[in-house]
Amino acid sequence: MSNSRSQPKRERILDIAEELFALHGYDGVTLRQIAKGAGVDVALASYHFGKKLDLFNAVFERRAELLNSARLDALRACQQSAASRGPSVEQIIEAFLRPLELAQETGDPGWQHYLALIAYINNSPYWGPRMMSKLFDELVSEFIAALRKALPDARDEDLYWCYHNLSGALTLTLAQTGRIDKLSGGKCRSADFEAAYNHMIPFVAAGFRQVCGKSAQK
Amino acid sequence: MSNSRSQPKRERILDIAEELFALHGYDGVTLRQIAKGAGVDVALASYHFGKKLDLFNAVFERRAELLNSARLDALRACQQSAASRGPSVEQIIEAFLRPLELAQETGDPGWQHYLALIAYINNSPYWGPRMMSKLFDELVSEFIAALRKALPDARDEDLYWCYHNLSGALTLTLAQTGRIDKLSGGKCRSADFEAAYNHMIPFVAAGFRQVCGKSAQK
DNA sequence: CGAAACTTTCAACAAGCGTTGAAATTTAGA
DNA sequence: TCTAAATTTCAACGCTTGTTGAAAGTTTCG
Repeated sequence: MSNSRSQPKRERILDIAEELFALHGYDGVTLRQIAKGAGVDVALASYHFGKKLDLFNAVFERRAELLNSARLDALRACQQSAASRGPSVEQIIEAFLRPLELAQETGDPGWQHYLALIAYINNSPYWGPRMMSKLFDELVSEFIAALRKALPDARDEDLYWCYHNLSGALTLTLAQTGRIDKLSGGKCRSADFEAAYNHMIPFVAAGFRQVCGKSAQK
Repeated sequence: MSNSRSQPKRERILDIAEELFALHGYDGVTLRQIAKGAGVDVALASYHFGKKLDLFNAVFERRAELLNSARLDALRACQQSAASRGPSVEQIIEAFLRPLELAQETGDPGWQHYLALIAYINNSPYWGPRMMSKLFDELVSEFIAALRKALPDARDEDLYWCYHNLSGALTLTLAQTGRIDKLSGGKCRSADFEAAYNHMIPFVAAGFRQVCGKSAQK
């Protein structure tokens, strides 16, 4: 039945699991660490979610729908405002990235952990193929379709490689490794998503135009 | 003492550890899996390398020096050929990426596993800060210095963010998740490093010029 | 209140973990 | 060939893992 004060513990398990999985990966976290972090008995995770893998999937799926619709809304919005000629490359990439920043602005630190988890999964040769497709392929295909319209001379192969570059840059940003902080001597901060996207959008847009622009030889 | 026929087993442990760590991460691999894969007793890994973490470090360090000098040689070579005006952005990025491809062409499949391991470590919020700096910071600083010379109007902050984008695109490529294969319906193949770099070089070079070119406002 | 449903804890399991000391085997050098 | 050193295996340890069945506690609702 719908329970009023029973949600917190279930939710706390998801929250702490999200944070630990993002930091240490699936195998680097034990159910006992999660239980201790949530202030809960070990068996409770099994009661709510089943096997460890089921908990992992539950964490992954919890915010996926909300994130997907936020990004899709952003795409629809910029398509609307651009009328029939369609949005520019910059506008499309903006719609692809900015919602990730809005998620951060809710003040819920869980979103940051969740995005780091996505980065972990997306970069993993084991988890990537198993988990990313089901929840994100449809969204990505829509964005690529929009980019194809904005770059009518592009070959499909070039378009996908360019998206791959975008996806990589984004993934490392979401991972929040702090590496850029150290390298730059503090001039750049991994946690500053806004600065990251402010640089990523013109960077990636220029790349798309260079590779997929009006110069289709061969 | 220098042993002729004792190296194989020690080396086989490193080889299989490299492959498994790259696929499943540090915590996703047990010493018993490694031993079984190498056809060797569990205790032998401890004898040669000490703790599990020491083995992980040994795998990480084995090819680092060779890789670093190959990339540094490539940078020196393009600096030489470009005389006093210095190499172009494209030439520098080419020197940064192509040696990774040469490593693949040796025919040793271990190199591919090694590069996937680098991708795992670089993208990990836990391992990245602990392991990447020591072996790769010096190399990266040299490349950024070369880029700074090729882009004299660039602000340092912009330069580092651009490098971050390059590093991300490269990392996802090295991770070999096969995601681009599926998305593109087979038009792109993760294993085709040459194609990946052929697209990444002009893409990234255009991004650098867009963000770090002659338009430094505020 | 009282019973049913849901939540949480307790206690324990079999299996697998990294690590180690000692024995067995192989190799190297006089 | 004989001996000492290096390599490899054997056997076991103490501990932690994911999972589970039953008990205890809490909430819901007639």
